[in-house]
Amino acid sequence: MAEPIRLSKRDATRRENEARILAAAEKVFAEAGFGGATMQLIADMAGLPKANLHYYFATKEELYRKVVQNIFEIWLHAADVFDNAPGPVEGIGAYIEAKMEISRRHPEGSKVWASEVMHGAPVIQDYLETTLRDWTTGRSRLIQKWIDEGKMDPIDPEHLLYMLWATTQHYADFGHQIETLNGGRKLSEKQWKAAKDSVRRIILHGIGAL
Amino acid sequence: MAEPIRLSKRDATRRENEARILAAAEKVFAEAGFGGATMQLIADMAGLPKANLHYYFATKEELYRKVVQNIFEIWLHAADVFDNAPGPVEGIGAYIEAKMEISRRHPEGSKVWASEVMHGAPVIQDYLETTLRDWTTGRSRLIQKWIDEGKMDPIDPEHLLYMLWATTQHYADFGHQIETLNGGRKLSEKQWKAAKDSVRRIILHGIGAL
DNA sequence: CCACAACCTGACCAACCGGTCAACAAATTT
DNA sequence: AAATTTGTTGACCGGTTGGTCAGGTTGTGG
Repeated sequence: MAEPIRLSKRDATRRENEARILAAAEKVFAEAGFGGATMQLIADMAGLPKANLHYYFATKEELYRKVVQNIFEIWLHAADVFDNAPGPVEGIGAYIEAKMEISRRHPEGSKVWASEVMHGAPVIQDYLETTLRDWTTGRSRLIQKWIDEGKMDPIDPEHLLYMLWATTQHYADFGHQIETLNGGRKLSEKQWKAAKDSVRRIILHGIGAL
Repeated sequence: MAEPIRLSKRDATRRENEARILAAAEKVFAEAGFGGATMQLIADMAGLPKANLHYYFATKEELYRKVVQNIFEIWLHAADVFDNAPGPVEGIGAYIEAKMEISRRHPEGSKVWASEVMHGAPVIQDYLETTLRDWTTGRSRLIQKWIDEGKMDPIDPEHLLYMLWATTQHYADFGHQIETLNGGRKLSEKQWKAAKDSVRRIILHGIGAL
């Protein structure tokens, strides 16, 4: 118990404050969009005076950019399960599972990302053109390999990826609509399982991998 | 050529101005979100002084509400092809075709709708609870009928509907991301056809209807 | 314990926003 | 063609926003 972590009091509070601000910002940006969000509201939700926000993040854009970057990191990590899979059933199946879980656990982040892209990706255009493009071509090649090996039907890999993104993110981005159609109640554990199974089954069956 | 339409000059300009304002508003709301949109920008894009906007639409909310309602109408009409179909291949196939075409022709409207729902549907919550809920339960029953008749596999109808919405709308809402991954170019005629075919094939095959 | 750096914050400001209004122009009715 | 309704607009306003800053507090290294 002597040295749990080597952190001065300064570094500790700095980390905690930054984390609180980022968490509050993610929620506010998700609920109101970039234009509708206010630094004051983020400050209140983080329990800090507004001026303190500007000490850690100079501008609203800088704070927003950090939020979007954090989300992008999470998404990229979700793709780890894709690689090293022997075939589409394992790879795509695990990817669906991972992304559905993200939609469930981080719906705010997903909404911020969706909002950013929908508005023309004003702050993360470079990420789309570099990291995301590389990621996409890499997975496309992997899918094409599975096709060549006869493990699934010949499907356009890019459109398949779009379909994976669309279906999984839908449960976060349109969660409110789904809840409303569900009688105003959040999806239960059983319903989430049914959602995952439906998506998994239709897609894997749809590409001839089952 | 005597009496093409019975419209006084007043009614004519009124219609044209309202149409121009609504078109400009749809574009601005789609690009900036409700909070980020400004009446001044909408006015400039419509080629009218800002005060004139407030003559036709008292408040920003009222204008926004009209835009969202217009989109909702278009979407409901797209469902006409769903009914009176003998089976899922025709019904769902035609619905995918119709919704993909909407994503292509009215991407701004789709984005406004997505943004509205993502932010908790503050102005069209009642539509979700009435019209959309009725629509959904009706189509769910139709799908269930097809299942009972052995025309497709036993899939949860609601999750299938979510999948249809997600995949088709994705091409509008995330059009910018798709374009970026496409080398910054809009999807060509051929690529749109490939997109439609991919979605149609995977889903219809995925539910055991092909 | 001291000097310096990092951190905190109430008060403030210029810019911008949605919305108003009075004065005016144009169409329609009588 | 006068009277009336409908449409048009520049100028304006209170309120809010992102951002600043001076002055104070707290932690840290020597």
